[in-house]
Amino acid sequence: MNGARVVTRIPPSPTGRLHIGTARTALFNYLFARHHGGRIVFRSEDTDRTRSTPEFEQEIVNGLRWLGLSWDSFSRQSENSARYTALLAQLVEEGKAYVSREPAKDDPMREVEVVRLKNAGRSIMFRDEIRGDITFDTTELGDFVIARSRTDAVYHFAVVVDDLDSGVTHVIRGEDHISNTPRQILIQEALGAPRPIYAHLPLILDERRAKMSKRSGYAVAIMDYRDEGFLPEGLVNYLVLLGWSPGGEREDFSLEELIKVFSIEGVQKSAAIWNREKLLSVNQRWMRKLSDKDFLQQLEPPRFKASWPSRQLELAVPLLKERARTFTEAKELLEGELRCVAVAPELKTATLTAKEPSDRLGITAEMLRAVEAALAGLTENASPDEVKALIMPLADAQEAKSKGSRGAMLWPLRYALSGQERSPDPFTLISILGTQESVRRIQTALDCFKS
RNA sequence: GGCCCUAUCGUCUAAUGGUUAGGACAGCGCCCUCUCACGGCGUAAAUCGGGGUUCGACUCCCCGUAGGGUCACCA
Repeated sequence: MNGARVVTRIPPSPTGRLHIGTARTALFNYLFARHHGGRIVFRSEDTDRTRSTPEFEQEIVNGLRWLGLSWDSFSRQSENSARYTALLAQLVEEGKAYVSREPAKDDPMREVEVVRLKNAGRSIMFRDEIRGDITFDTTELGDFVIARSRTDAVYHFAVVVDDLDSGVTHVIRGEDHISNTPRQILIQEALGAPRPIYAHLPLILDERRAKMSKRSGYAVAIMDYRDEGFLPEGLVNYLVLLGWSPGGEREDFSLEELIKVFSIEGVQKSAAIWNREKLLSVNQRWMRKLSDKDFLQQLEPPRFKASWPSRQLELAVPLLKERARTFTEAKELLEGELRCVAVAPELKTATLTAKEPSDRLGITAEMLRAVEAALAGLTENASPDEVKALIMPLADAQEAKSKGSRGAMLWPLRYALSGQERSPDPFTLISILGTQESVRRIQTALDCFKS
């Protein structure tokens, strides 16, 4: 970048929760600056005193940090008003702006003093790094307001002053700011400030192609995704792919890797539509990269400790990695489909003999006894493969003998162990439950035939 | 409506004048298999329309059309 040091900014307004779009814009600013060894300034744009709150500011900071982002300086516009006031006065003195007495916008009976910038109405052209040259006719802007009073700067003015003071070189922001740019350039020129390089990011739309908002039906607050059990790595990875492409076919990137490969060249021009399914899929890939230990930690173990023997919870992790796309889904699995690992099931005889409805020749019980006998020779902590090596031959023998299928044996076995029509396979189940518990459950199933 | 931006499979995107237009998610089919899930293989699916420029357009230009953004003393 011409050898000059890059300075980008993350300027959220603390008037709401941390929005997906805000996070993505922050991410792009972060990646661009870090890629170029530059600085990032975080600026809380809290000039709207009535809507801004410390709580929102805190959530935004926490959320961005949770995603893994960082910055090199922090400031609040509310603490910089003396600077705006001074520059406002300077512009008025230089004749570039003037104080105007006029009826208040919200109450026409009251008269107020606002500061307006003198605007010659020239045509303004600026270069956008993503879209190329953009031209605006500024006459329709008129002498626009830059301060609500001599001391109360409006957003556009504060932004230009802060960008100037912190030496911002690159303004990377949402496409919705394109039309704000000419007015900010006009202020820059009045102030004699250098013009930063602009890059306007495409917007994120919902499936109705409208700007993402709460009414889109999707969560738009980053923290809601965290609470739902998404990984920051997954969110970052999905967010960066929405509107940016590395060029090749690789899709999974960590934050560190993104810093290396990120380039403004890869940023898309057109808006992207939010796709939760894809997010889920990307997130699952990151969940699978976790070690079993880390995975377990994300599950808030305290909640499961009581009903889940820790050994079995640990052994269930691979099953969770296979099925869950978020940690909320993982918990649902533990309470539903995988609950049988921790709690012995209640069995229905009809389901037990589902593959042999009339229990032809009374073989179901016979087969279960055969498995029970075989299990006696197995060590307590056998692996799924060992269990399979032991039992599969029995199932095959049964298949040949009764001209049924292996299911004739495997179905009742799996059901005896799980009590569910859908569950992990019986070998894995026996491996996790242990030989003793497995035998107990088989005996319980056998009892069904006594009555 | 004015102004501005945008336009490749349903979605995210690759291909920056020459490719059988590639990948991922979702879909569908097959395989694996007692079920579920995973996995493997395969399949369907796109260059918005019309004009140019060019030997040759997804790619460059113009016009339409469509979508989006923005028109505050909110940021």
